Amino acid sequence: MDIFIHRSSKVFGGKIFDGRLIIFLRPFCSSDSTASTLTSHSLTIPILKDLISKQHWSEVKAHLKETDPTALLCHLLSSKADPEIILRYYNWSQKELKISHPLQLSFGLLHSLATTKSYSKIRAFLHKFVQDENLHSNSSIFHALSICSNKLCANSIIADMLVLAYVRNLRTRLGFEAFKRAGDYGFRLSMFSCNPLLSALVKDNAIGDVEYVYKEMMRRRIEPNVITFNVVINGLCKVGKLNKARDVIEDMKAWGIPTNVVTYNTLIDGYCKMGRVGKMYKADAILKEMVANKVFPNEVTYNILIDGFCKDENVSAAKKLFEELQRRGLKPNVVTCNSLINGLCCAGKLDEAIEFWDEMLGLGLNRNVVTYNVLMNGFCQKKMIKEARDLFDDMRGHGLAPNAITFNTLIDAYCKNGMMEEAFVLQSSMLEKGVFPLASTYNCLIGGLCINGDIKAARKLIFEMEDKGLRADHITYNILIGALCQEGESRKAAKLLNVMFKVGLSPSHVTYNTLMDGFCMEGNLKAALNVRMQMENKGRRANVVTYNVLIKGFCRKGKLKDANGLLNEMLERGLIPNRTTYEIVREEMMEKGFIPDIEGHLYNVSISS
DNA sequence: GGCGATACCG
Repeated sequence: MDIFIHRSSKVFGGKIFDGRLIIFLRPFCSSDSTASTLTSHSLTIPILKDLISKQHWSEVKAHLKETDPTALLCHLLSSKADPEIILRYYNWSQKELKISHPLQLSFGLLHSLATTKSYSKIRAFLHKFVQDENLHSNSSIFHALSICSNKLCANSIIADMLVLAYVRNLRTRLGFEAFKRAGDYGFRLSMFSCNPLLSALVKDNAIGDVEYVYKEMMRRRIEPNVITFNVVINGLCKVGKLNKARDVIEDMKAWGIPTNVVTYNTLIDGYCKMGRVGKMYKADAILKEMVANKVFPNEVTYNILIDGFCKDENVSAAKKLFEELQRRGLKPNVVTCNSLINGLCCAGKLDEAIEFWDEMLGLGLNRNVVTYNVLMNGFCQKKMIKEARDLFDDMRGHGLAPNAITFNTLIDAYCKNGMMEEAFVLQSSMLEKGVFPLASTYNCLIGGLCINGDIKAARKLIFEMEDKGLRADHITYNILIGALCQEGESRKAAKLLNVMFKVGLSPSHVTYNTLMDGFCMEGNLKAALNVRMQMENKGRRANVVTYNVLIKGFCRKGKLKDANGLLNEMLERGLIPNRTTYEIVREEMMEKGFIPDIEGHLYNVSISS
């Protein structure tokens, strides 16, 4: 890189001319001193380089009495000094002289480091650079980068490292913005920045941006690898776009990149977590597909399926898989056991859960915090608070520290069993145990107060949590909305929905369903249907609970034909009626002599559960 | 740089 310094001025800009960067300098205070400074510079530059390389900073400082530190940086850059020496000077002058050099020079330095392939130095530089509170905008950064050099290759490498630095420092939005700018400038990024960017966007649930980056990568011919595709598939699965996820697998084939076990595991998990008809059947189909493609299931595959069957209230299928896993020479791990113990607890089979808890050690597996949490929760579900507390007290002796979820589990149990005092005592003991209470911790307490009908105290607790810097979340609102509905104050509850929008919270299915239930209980079907419309306008499709709530509401009003229509509609939409649906139909329709069209289907539901 | 388990709301 060639840098021309316009004589007798301080830096205020730069320009590429004839492939060389010209830095314009602002005039010094007096033109006389300027002339002498520059003369002395040309004489002292070699001396200064030497002083810098030896880190004789006090002598460097003495020289800088007559010279502007930024002008010296310019000279070092234009004299093609060793990039290491320039970097050393740059860092020292920023730290000791509190100088903030112009962006162009910072990127000039990076370009000079690029010429010697000192990439780790560039990475480290950018890592610190993006942590700056007064970070420059991406628009000025890219402008500076582009005017420093027209070497596309070096610019691309620096831009790539910049994106990565943003992502590593959790500044995902800026990383995404830089990704877009890099495209505008024609800089070619690589999977080394794009994969972490995609991964961070998935974690932020910004799936629209994930799809954008993915499409752009294809358009810009940024070479992807199997991880690129796996991350995108995971993002799409998280928001239920399973068909799109399958399309990505087709893209992989087009790129000639083979799928691997993670690809299939991700997709299987996507199906397991999606509540549609025959989801486990579909998950199983993918398992067969992967084997047909010579990709063999590993422990994680089994863990995903075991958890899926447990959540599908089919623990016996989960247990069979547990046996199969071992038959295939694979070893269950702590996650496998945690899923099974949790599944057994949820199915009310506490005895079997405890049996399994004992067997774990025989398998050579150590329990972790989650193991404790799930069994504690199992005890709590059976109102065995004492046993849950014993487990809690037992943890430390086994070298395990309770986490926020451990506390939440026990606090919630206290709240639900009329032991508010114990709940508050436990909550206030959290900090001294080094665990920060979360919004969810307060949610447990708020729920407890609401059960006692003390909505006033609940609202007061919200102020307390916000004082501690914890924001009420959508669950907090769900609890309050539910409590108001219970008291026959659905109108007031509906107002909270608007409050949620105002504070930037997005109501969930539970929020809408709770409110609909409130209106249904008051016999206000019109208001309930209105809530459903609001919900679907927000892009949330009715789920099984929505239908259950509405069907029950219509039945109670004697509108059995309308209820029957809703039953048909839910099936058409691919939703699985559950045990609650069956109970509603039996109690509210069949006992009154009305046989719904989907009776046979419901019969299957009733015998399987 | 990618996949799996737990609590608070219907």
